[in-house]
Amino acid sequence: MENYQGDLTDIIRAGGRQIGSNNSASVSASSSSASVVSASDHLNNPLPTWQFPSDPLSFCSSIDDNRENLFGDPFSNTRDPLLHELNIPNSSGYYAPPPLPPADRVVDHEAATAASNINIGRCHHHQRGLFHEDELKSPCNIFSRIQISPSSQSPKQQPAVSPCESPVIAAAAAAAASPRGIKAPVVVASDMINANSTSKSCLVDNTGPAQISSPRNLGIKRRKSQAKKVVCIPAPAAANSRSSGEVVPSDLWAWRKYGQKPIKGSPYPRGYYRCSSSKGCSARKQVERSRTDPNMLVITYTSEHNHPWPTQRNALAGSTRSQPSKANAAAKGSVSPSSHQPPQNTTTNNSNTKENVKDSSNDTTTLSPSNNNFNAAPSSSTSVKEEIEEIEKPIDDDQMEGADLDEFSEGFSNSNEIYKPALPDSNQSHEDFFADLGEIEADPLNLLFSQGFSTGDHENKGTRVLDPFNIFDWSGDNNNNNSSSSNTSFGETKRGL
DNA sequence: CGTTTTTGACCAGCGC
DNA sequence: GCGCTGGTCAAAAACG
Repeated sequence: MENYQGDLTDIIRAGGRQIGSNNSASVSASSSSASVVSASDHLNNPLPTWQFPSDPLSFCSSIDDNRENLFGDPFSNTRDPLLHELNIPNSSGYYAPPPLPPADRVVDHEAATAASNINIGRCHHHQRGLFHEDELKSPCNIFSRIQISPSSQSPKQQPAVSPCESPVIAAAAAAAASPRGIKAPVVVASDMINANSTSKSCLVDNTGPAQISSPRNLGIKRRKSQAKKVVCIPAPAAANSRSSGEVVPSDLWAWRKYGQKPIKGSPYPRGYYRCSSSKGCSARKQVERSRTDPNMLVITYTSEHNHPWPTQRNALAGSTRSQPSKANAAAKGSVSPSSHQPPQNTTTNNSNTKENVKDSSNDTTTLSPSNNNFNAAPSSSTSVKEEIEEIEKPIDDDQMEGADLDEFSEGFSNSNEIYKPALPDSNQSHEDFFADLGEIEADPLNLLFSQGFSTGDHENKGTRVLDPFNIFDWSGDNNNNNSSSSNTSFGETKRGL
């Protein structure tokens, strides 16, 4: 059991590590190169920065406007942060148009793919953050891809297990998911997903009726109507993160683990999380490691959040546990995952860290507002699939692509900027990195907004704060930045809500 | 004190 | 109808 569990943080880290270190095969490879990208490069990045709406809510709303709430919840519109980042449609399956499409965004499929490919991170290869498929192929791209698989695809074809076949994807997902803020530009157009899904993309099967149907499904069935979103993120080796070892990607949302069960097909247990940001929130997510690729985490989101993004995270208290192992290592030292997130706001507390860590892992998918930040984690590529069981595909491919692309492109651009040159210090402990993330995560929103993503600013380079990626602090420097800000915000408040 | 994690048990759906 | 599997609940423990 222990092994199985991974901490979200781990995931995040994993992203980082993988990238940097080599953890997952796919990821790892890239990792070596990770350092390649220099911060300057990012800065240089021509890509326009994508900006987030001042209000997350509004942001969401805008998105939602187009679509109805399946759930009827006012907030249902609210996407998961991860999803936002990923550009993935709401769990409901509604696709929200990208908030701001910069002119630069890539609209074309290619672009989309590219976007999908985008690595937020760390692919060092890609100085700019945008990656091409080719790149994707390269291990580096882990973060780059997020795939969304519409339920449309035959789930059967893809075994649930495999959700993430390619670590790369997972990574991407992770990236997206992870650090809240970190946006993984990864979103991939459904098309792309489909195409790729087979091979590399994470296959998330969750769509498989079985899962949904399960247990007490009262809840579940209820959920069925809702859509499930599956995200593959590169899981860190887990190892370490928690005592249990699971890693959960953090996202803006605060998640509370309410259960864990071994899954028969897989050696890895599945963790059940529910949104703790608000009591009434029915949002849940399941985190498990891909059977095929232990390195990959498969996060399944069900239900949507009834509430706006948590301005603050809850979490203070209990969260720690999970961290201990990690926490110690990473968290305290650097602060946890927050670092990934936007440095500015980052005020996340250490406590946040915990959550962040976890969340990040879980959320992987969920990246929320922070996502916007593009903090996306470094994680390489994320693959997200949405499965909408009952709901028919809400999203138009076109929209998806466009939106996704937009975000991606933008995101990437941002991401690029954000990213500092990659974990420059691959050496540095990923832990630190994560720790930082933790802080950042805490305030993903703040960071996002506050930062303002001035991607373009080269100057910013110098100032990591500015860089969304700073959040991640690949280098670890971020911590400082974050730390400053970090304290401020969310950390304290457990729940904003 | 508040929150989370962990763990065991219960319940429900599905397949045989 | 039985067994298996999966999801959720609840109690205890731990952490900040």
